[in-house]
Amino acid sequence: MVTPILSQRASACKEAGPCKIEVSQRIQEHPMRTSQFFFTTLKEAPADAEVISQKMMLRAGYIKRAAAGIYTWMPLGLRVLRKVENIVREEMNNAGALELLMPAVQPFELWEESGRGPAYGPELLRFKDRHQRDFVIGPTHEEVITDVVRRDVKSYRQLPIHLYQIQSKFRDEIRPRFGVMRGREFLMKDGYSFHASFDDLKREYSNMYETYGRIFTRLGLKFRAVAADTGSIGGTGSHEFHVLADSGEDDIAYCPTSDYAANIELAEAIAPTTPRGAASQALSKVATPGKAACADVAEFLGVPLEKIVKSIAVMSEKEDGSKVFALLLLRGDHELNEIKAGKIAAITPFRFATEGEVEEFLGCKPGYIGPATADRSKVLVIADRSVAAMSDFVCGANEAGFHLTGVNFGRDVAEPEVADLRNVVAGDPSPDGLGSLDILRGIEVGHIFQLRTKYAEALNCAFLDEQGKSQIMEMGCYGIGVSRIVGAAIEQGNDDKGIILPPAIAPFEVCIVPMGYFKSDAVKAAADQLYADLKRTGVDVVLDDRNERPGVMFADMELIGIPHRIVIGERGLKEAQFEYKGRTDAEATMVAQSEILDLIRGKLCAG
RNA sequence: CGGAGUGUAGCUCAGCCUGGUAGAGCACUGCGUUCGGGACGCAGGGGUCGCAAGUUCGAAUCCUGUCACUCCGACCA
Repeated sequence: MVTPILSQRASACKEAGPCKIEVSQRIQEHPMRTSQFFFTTLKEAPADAEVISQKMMLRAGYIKRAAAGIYTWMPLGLRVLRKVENIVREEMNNAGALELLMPAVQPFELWEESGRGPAYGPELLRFKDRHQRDFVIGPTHEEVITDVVRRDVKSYRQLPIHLYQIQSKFRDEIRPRFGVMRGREFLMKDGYSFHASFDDLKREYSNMYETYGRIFTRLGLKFRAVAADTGSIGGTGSHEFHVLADSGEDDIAYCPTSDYAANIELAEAIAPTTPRGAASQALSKVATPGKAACADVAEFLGVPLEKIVKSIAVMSEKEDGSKVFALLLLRGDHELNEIKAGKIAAITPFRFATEGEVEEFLGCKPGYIGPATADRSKVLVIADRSVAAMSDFVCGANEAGFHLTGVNFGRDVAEPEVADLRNVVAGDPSPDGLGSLDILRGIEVGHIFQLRTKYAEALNCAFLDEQGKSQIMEMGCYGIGVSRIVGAAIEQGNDDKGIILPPAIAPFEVCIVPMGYFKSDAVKAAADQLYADLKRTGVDVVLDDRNERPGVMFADMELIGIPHRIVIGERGLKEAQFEYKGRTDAEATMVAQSEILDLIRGKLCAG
């Protein structure tokens, strides 16, 4: 049990007295000695492990793979998972949310009722029971919770209510990868709040925003809250919480000199402040044989990439059967943001045009297409804001092997529609006008949404207000990827020796490594005594009492990520000294035996 | 879904082309030496070579099928 140890921390630090919480000796004693604990470390990670956290977790014996994206949490890894879970639980409780546990298996009817069944697609794992009734393994629980609440909550007097659970979920990902960071089965904290008014939802949303900040701070992780796209789940306001790590899957645009932070999918690229320059070059057609890519053209012509306009051909097939062919214009060094493009009404929904369609509308194969000679009665031209401010630029001539130079809007090309089409890049001005943007990589570990009435309406989750009138409830939903946090923490903390975890979530806080436990009575006595003393004061300590060579013990304790190490050897004992080394310290330091408890307490209380 | 690749001991991999009694390192067991940075010696245990059918006197090896796993993948003009 990990809970008592964590909750003991405060009292243990204040009064170094005996532990006041009774715990089973067997549970407490046995697993805290490596000889009694079940853990297996590997020198080499399995070949199919891709990312560092996955390799480390497998090598350290935190997890074992059972199938693609499905893992067993071994005792050592489970300690970490439980510590994360308990911090999340404590902070949720402190914030006024109530824990419940919903079933992993859900009747499919609820998904039909919300209309999300078909939309969720093959990621939703379905099966039939023996009576041929349809069930799903829950990838999320909006339907179930809304069903629970609509049955029992009838009055505004019962609102607001915030219920959460920490439960295994299953999403049948097309390509599960990165170990527990993108598994199919994973542990998630999901909370749902119900309100009588939008204002009250906003209040709780803000409460959760603060709570999430406290959770990730307590976990000891570097993180950032960012404004997010609401995506398929729907709703209005939304923030993601990202653990910062170079290996993250998401790009976050943030402003170091202000509060601005947004997922790159959402971050606005504001229009250049400098107006378009006057045309100074004559339009001319130049041969660029074999130079289809922007970078090649720029190099071939000896012009900067920023003077090239690339044209991306897209096709939009409307529900009424009509088709729109469009060219999206971007500066050569910019990237299309498909989320932004997808929001432009004229081309919603869009897909990239096929080679055949490009030829049909432009009379030219891809590689040399451009807006200048396009028939604007058939081709919609939408320019990114940065392109709209360009003059004397280069673009494809709609003739294989040729580009145009000195192209100018107004003179050579009709003015285009203008939109924000691109991903922001480092150095772009921040949309709040308070500095310039930088890009960071992040791993999404939390997400909060204002769902509003989307599910409540579909499932008719209503209450009677003060006037006795029936109203649909306002909903918020708040998720934290508990198992993903373990992976993310290791992505953030590791070195060539292994895992480096913040003490709050490390499998053990302190390890005692005796030199010659079975050879020297003095060492054994000192190690046992220190172990008992630390244990008594509530420290989560493990004693490495395996009859292993020192190198093996050091390597293992470092690999599994224990933040503090105390080495006890005859050499030091003669001077009444132990050796202390923090996991990330360069050198060990000698500490008087009599001061070791205070030292450890100090380190742990400091975080 | 399309393309590519890989399945041999718990882990990393060799053997396959050129068919002939299944190998190495790590891990594991026993004994001995050693032991303050992943020790060494000796002796062991462990694999129906993913599965199925086929060719052959004989298949890990060749053929076919199948399953599993991994990687890549629209466009970026």
